[in-house]
Amino acid sequence: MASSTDGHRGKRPTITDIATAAGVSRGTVSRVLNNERWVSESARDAVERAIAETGYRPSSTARSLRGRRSHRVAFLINEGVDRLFADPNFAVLLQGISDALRERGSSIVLLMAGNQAERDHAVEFVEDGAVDGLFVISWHQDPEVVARIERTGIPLVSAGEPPSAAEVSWVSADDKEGAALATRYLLSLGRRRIVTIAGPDRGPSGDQRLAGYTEALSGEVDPRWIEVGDYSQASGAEAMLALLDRVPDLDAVFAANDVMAAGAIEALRQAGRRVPEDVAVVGFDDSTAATSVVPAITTMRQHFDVICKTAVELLTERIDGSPPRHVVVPTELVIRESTSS
Amino acid sequence: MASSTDGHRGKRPTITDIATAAGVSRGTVSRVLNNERWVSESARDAVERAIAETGYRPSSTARSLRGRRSHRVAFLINEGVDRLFADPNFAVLLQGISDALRERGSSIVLLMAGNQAERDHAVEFVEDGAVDGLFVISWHQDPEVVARIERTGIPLVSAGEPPSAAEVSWVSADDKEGAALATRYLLSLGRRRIVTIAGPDRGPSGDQRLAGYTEALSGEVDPRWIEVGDYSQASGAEAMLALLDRVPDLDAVFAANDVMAAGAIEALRQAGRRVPEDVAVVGFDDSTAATSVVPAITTMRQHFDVICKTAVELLTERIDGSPPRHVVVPTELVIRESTSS
DNA sequence: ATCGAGCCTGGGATCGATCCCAGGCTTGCC
DNA sequence: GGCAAGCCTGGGATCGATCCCAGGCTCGAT
Repeated sequence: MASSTDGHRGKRPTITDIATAAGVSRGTVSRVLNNERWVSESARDAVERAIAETGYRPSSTARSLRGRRSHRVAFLINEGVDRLFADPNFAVLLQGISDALRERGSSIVLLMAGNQAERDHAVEFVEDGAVDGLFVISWHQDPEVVARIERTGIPLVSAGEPPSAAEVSWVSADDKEGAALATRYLLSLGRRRIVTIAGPDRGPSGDQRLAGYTEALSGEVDPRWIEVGDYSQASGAEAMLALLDRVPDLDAVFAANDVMAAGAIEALRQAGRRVPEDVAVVGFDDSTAATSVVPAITTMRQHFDVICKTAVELLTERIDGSPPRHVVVPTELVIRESTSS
Repeated sequence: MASSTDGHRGKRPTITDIATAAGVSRGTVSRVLNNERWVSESARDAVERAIAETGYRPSSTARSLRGRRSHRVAFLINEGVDRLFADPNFAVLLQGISDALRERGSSIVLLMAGNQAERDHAVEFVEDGAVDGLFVISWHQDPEVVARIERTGIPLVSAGEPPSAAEVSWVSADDKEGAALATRYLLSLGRRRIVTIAGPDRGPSGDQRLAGYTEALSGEVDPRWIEVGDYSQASGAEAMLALLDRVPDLDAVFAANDVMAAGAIEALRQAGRRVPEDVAVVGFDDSTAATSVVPAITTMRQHFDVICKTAVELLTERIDGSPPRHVVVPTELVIRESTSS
């Protein structure tokens, strides 16, 4: 009855308090808590009643100290939060990984590393053993931080192929094959002058998507058919205008993400080209941007649910001592109005 | 020299290892680590050398257990990550609070509470004593979770006035006075038919901003001058169209946030009204949306740096045992092109 | 009746830090 | 010389859980 005040004033109950209240030893309480064998019905009942009465919960800190596992995992964020949040894929990854981790009983610590002070703090945090492992999103990776973290020996898993040759596990969508599929699909529609709006030069997935596009066109691509964007809608529109200028008779565009595809559609409309009649457009990601535009964008879907589950599996493996490995998840063509009317 | 392999294979050094290496006792090492008095030069030197050689870092877990402080703070997120990230203020708050916390030596745990499974997990996490306190953003508050967390006795600070009469500390911009200032400024420009696009009914800051607007107009506002939006750009545009329809001769708009103001400007342009010549527009927040539009939007700046620092102070106080209190931070008028040419 | 195997329990040791007290050593002052 | 005060150090106790071993008990087989 005094529980509401107890919670505030008095101390939190410990395992010893429960043992006393239930008339058993700490060992027995621990066995009940962890669902181990060799506990009698009566002892289990008494312990469970004591737990219910006191509202006891084991201290996660004490557990971590004894068990050498913090049950915490960090999400390393390598740039200003504002820019990151603008990326629709980030929210999906964060949510998906959080869900998968919850089932495993771990929680997420946000580690910002957008400036030097943050980076130093992040590395110290990891060195202090505050987390069991961490996730990094490849397209924002900062090689310095990653190197410093690797040196601590704490496992790191990358979502997307890491730019460095680091010995880390990673999981990624099959960017190259996805881009090739998208391009081949445009070819199958009879389009022949297929230009592309590529991602920024350095990004690994950007390079892969460009490679897939080139491969599908048998490697013979006029460099004037390629324009580089930065994944933003404005850059997609700009790139489209440049391409229209250089290749007036183009009949299809493959954009390295949906947001740029949306920008391209906007530019095409302003230039008086109809989508899909005059120009077919394919994006990548199947993000919310793909369906919030008219016409809805045909795109390569990344199976983020699989990617997230895999990322968590890979990290769990490494925490348990397995060597790093990587997984490539196939993408899927989703046909919408921007390619077929 | 073997440090790279040591980090991986061998155990992490403990305070006892350092004590042995430096030829002193654990107590002395601890004193050096915590910069306490009564350590001789020579002892300090020896310890520091041993620390540098081994790369020793104290275990944060052991510290937490003994010190009864986790040095961790949670950020409670009461809805789908995707919707939250769309809010430009959220990124600013997260970044600002993270900066302020870093100086205090604490780190941020992300606690998603978008669905029931997440909510349960979040409450258990807090009950386990995994964090010293938490932040919640008022406009996304879920009373159930907040109540359950309050019951644990762990301090909670709200950014924005909480909807419930809960006994929590909070910090907020002065929404009411800010809105009144904005409206009075429009009056000072000679505008007389000033309509408003208000925030959603329930939100506390939305209500306050509407109240300030009404107050500045001496309380006599034709209900047809008020239209409610949901803080999105689309809703701003829609609301503007409705207002134009009902009040064709309006000459100014006060929108409860910048994003809706941007939507309003878009709608005004399409309706053939010039901004600011025909209609002056004022927003709220001074978010990135205010300057990424043409014309740039006159707005009420929220001093997020102050708000964030205050939020961290309030939480620190409560963790140290002080009673809850609240702070209201004044806003500032920022004049841009949407009201003066 | 004796023995062994399986069931159940208690409690000491442990994880890695901090707290704190006792005690040795200097120094200064009467 | 004696004594108090201040400086420095060591190490036992502690935080709250888990691990693990010893030991008691029950039951069935010989």
